[in-house]
Amino acid sequence: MATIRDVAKKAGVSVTTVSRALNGYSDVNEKTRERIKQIAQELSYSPNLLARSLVMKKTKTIGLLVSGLRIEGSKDNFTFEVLCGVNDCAGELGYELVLISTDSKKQQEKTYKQLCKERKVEGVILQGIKTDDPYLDEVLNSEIACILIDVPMESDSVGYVTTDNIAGAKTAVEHLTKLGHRNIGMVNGHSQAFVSQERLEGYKKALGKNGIRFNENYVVDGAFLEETAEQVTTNLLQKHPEITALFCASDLMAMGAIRAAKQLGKNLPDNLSIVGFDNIILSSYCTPSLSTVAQNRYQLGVEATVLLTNILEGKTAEKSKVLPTEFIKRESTTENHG
Amino acid sequence: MATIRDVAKKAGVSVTTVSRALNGYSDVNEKTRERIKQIAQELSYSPNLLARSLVMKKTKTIGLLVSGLRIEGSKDNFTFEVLCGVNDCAGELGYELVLISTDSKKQQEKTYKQLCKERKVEGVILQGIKTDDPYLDEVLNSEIACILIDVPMESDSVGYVTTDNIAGAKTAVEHLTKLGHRNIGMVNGHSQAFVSQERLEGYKKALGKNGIRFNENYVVDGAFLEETAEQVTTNLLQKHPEITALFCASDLMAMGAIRAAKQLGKNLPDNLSIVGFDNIILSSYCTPSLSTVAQNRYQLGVEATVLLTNILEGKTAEKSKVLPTEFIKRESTTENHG
DNA sequence: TTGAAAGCGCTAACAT
DNA sequence: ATGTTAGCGCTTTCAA
Repeated sequence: MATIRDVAKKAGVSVTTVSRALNGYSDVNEKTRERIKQIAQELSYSPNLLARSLVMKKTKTIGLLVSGLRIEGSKDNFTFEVLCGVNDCAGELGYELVLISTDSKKQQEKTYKQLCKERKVEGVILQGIKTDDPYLDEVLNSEIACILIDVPMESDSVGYVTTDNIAGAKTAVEHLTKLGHRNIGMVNGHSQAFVSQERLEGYKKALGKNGIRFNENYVVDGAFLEETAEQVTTNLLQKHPEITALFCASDLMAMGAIRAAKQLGKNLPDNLSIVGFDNIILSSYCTPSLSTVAQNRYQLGVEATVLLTNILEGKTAEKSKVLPTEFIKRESTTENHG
Repeated sequence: MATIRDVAKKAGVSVTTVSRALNGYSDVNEKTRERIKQIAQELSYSPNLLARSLVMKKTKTIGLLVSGLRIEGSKDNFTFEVLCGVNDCAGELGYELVLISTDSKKQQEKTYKQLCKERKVEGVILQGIKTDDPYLDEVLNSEIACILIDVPMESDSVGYVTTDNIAGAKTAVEHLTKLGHRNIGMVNGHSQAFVSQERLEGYKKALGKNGIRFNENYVVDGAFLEETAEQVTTNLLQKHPEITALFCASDLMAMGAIRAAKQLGKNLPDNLSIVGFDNIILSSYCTPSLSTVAQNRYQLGVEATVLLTNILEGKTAEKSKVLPTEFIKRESTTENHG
């Protein structure tokens, strides 16, 4: 591989001049620049980014730190779609992307700082972290630029992007109240997830606004897992046969709820209306297809990248962004037939 | 950030000694080593991998080069699951992973070599490349270590992993013949894809083995797209109403085929049996659920990483691997009721 | 407009 | 067992 010295030698100039010529500095003769460019091309020279980064102390690299990158993520594609957004946007803004994945095991060995410093990322986008994760404190107390996905916390160097979960949940539940449902259960994720807290709040708000008393027995946690959701839904529906509609905090859990309801001999949607959250691909293919609250995961990745690079480049801009949701009506909801 | 010099100074030794101590060389006093380790910890020193790589000319980094990383990939999750496999395996083997994505636009600007050299990856796993992609020649003629996914080509520095598409397709079609089907159509991908060529071969073999003449009019290309598959399937079934079963080269296309058949008023699976390929998540959720040939995409990523690191570490091992498939019977296939 | 020299943080001969 | 020195490929003062 040709180095800057090879180019310099062949061009009969110093490496300094080559560096300046190739990096577009103005204080270099245009003729020299052209000659150098020509020669660089001939030698198919491309700069060693390692060396450059070492001296400039800039890597133009951001990390996508995923806590729990697992194949199970295929089902909702959250990580993948965020990744696509980050990747596209980073590429456009001239940043490299490195993927850093951790799990609780790895976290024992390496601190958040180490993970980031070692790989020389200038900033990091953090996905999949829970509110009780020890990393979270580290993140907030570190000077490393970071954008959190779905964890609304800020500091000097930390911002976040998330979806308007409260409004989304509220819309979903109000869709059900408009259909005449009064006994509306909720299958939530888990209390360590901010999105769960927010979706619960939206649920409560919608009830309140429609004069329905909140009944804590109507809310169960499905751990964001299909199987768990199936079990807890079965229990919920058995204990409370008066429930005519269900709001699930994720589509995947809604799949579990659908199975549970079918298993109990319920006719969907006539005996039970179900609304999900996410608009994952499955939701339009399952039977009945799922009414849901769509969130734009790709855009989440894009916005995270924009916010992060803003911080990195010292732009004084908002450090957080909340994306809107869109309600999508499909077959799984219908009027309350009592 | 503390450097090796800070540690050396505080420990009252030379940087060389620190380097040796921390990298586990034997020619260093155990007491000194312990003291240095202690101090490194105190200063929360972690080595600058950039500097190390620069001098060692080793980055311990592999690239996953994805041609066409797009959100549409969510539907089959191929890329994501391969990524998970690569990521897990690379982590285990002590390699960093950088994601490199290209598209035809980008390929105009940068050659394959440039892309790899610039990012200083030691080797690369290439996913999503077509047989008519100009990169392919570059790859084969370059000295960069590379594992191709689903493109069976080898050279000194190039190997591949793929699934046994021929056997998989053969099994799928024989499943249909066993059910009494004789007029079996095929919805293939496109001729630039190796997997398509192989799945077609498997289809032909199964027919031949069962004494069924190959009819080229029974084979159409659906471009691996759901919509295209729907269109071509509609045409195929209209022109050849005698067809009682369909083998689709991907589950996604099978989804399109299912829609086409339903649209034509066919009762599934009684009027038409459909087999897919891939075992994507959707295939177990759609109606009717899809009989299909499962391929292990995660394992594809794992094996690719193993093969690549073998090459990088100079191990003399096989440079290719073909993974088996598994046939999965679901609701979309049944006996030929003629 | 150009070049010489220093140095980014690290490893690796080659001493000692 | 430890230190000295050189150098990886690049950018950036400072001088000319």
